[in-house]
Amino acid sequence: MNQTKILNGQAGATTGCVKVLFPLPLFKPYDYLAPPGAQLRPGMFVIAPLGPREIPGVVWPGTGGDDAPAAKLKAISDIVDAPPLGPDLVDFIDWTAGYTMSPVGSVLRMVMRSGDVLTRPAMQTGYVRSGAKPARMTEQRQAVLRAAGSVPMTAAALAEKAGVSDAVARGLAKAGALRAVEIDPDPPFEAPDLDRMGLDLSGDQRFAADMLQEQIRKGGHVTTLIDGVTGSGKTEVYLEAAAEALRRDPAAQVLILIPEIALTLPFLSRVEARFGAAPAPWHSELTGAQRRRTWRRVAEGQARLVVGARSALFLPFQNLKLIIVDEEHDTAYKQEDGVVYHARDLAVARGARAGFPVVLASATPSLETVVNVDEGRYRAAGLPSRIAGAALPEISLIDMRETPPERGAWLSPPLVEAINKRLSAGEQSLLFLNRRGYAPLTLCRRCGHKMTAPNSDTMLVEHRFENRLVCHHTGFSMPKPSACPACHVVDTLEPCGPGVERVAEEARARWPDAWIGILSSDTAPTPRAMREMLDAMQGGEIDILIATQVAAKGHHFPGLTLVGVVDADLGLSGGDLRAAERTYQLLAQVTGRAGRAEKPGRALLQTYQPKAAVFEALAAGDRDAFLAAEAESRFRLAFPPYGRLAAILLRSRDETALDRAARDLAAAAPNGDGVDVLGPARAPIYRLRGQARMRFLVKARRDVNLQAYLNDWLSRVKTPSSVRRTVDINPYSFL
DNA sequence: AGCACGCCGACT
DNA sequence: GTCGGCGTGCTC
Repeated sequence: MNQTKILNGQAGATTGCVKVLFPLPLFKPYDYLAPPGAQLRPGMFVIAPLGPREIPGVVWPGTGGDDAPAAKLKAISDIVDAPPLGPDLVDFIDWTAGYTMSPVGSVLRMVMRSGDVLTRPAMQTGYVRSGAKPARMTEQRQAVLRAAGSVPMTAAALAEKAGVSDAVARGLAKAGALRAVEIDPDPPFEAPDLDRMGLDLSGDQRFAADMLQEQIRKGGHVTTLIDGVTGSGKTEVYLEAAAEALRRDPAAQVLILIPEIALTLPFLSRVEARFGAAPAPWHSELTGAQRRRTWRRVAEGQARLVVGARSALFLPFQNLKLIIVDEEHDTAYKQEDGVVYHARDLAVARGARAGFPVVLASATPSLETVVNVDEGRYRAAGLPSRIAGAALPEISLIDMRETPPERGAWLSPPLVEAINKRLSAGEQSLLFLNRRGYAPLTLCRRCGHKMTAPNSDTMLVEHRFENRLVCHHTGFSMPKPSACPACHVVDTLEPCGPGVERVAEEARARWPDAWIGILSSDTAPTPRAMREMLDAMQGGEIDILIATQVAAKGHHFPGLTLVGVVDADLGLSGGDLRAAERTYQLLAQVTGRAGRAEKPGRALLQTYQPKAAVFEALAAGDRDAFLAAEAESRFRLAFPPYGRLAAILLRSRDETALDRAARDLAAAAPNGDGVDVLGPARAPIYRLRGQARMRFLVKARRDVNLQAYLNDWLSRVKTPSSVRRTVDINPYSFL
């Protein structure tokens, strides 16, 4: 696989021919002539002419020259001096392209995305103490000399540390007291201290950690689920696994995937506490320089421990030996545009192909993973008890048909009563509603007009803070108009239904003396704003926090003893096969915020369908019963994980062309054994950003090669380029 | 992804 | 009569 044909000096051949893959939406690499004498091996970065341009690409495995006319071959222009991609990454890129049915060049683009990473950045000037004393000494100069040491620092860094201007440092350099040295603008990451003692592990934790470490010592691939309730200390367990992998092989690299950025900052500190060194971070909020640093240092093998969001899976690791997927059930792992993939599934595939272990961690594992454990493909390590003996909260249901809220209100009498009790006891409450803004729907009470985003079938959500109507799907927003745009009558637009802002309005009216906070991605758009609100909650300054799912994860609120779920039914509507599962996971997570240490917690779920299996299971605290019921219903419908599923989405501004393309595609669907093609049907959001959308769902038995079927089918029809086509293997979104 | 080629509206 | 809109197609 990683052999390149170099035909130096052989009869008839001037030089060898190699394949080069470009980070462009191309389905295959192109053939090029290798420069004479060059030892090109797969994975090496090169510059090659493509049409009128010179483009960086990667030498790809395979013998060249078989499918391009020899006369067209151009020569590679340059070899880039950068660490080549490892063979397991090259293999993973090829595999991912095939699995997701994306152009292999698009997958490479995810690896190379950090733009300028291939050009070494210019060196910076750093300063160290020379030992000499300046002729004249001032207070400022003394401060800078105190700040300087043997580790080179830039003038700006010295100035900041010493609290003076950077001119002082330059002056000292001129005077000979500081020596200028070149420093790399991408400082290396500190090596993790593996022997630094972690926290004392409980018996269960020790058992799980031993099991993982044993697997790592044995080598080879196995996927293990760490299945532990909230607060059971999963993180400490898998950090021990990471330590073992790093210890075994001094060049090993470990990747920890986490679902969202909001979580990263406190998480990075936890990792730092264990290893005495901050891990290399990777997420969308990094600046260009931070991004380049992590990418380069990972490529060099210098960054040994990486914590990142899903795209970190495509960093150019040299020697990846373990992947940990925290909160493996989290749907943030699903990438929805460009190359559509699920980072957890790809992590497992990568470990399986490269022969290293993968660890999945969750308090509410996905049904996919649980079935993989049950059927013996994954191993499991359970952590049944919460650390320090805190009990999980008692969950009860409020039947909204029996005790409805007053007109125009959203909180039912039993929930109001429960909050009253917490307020008088000086304890905190969390009201959870997974809906941003003030009201999810605005309609004209005179003509019935619904406010939607332009050229889209999506509702505009009122955000009263900004007095705007916002579309959560397209990003469109407008000031709230005073008159209905359809009938032009003034003051007829009425907000319908509650969002967190509206529940907060009700709470403020009901408890004018209480401290009430709102937390959603709108009220806390930056990680820092989020931190401030969470700190206020943790510090007990807030009596009632009204929050969306951003408050559901990983935070410890010691004074919180009541969680009220305003609309437990919210996630259950709509034709999503994972609706019940997601509802269970989200509500288990958010109710798990209540009750720590010595204070028992309580959770109340407002629902109109208290007999639904999800809610009965939540109330009974019986996760296994829920999973069994869910598994049974998925099995009956042959849905994942008991069958394969793919979605094909067609989009176009031209509805006639779209309809024709959908019909043509439907007509060309081959009869496959064990394959069912459903559709075409209008997508639930039919118009989005001016494009009409039609969808097929393809259901197949588990033993069917779904990608092969789809490739065969799609290659039979020519879809006009005015109609865009995307394939989503194992879709999570059905909009 | 770029960039060129190609076929229909408003201008020096 | 051209300049130029961006739809369509190609890049070894």
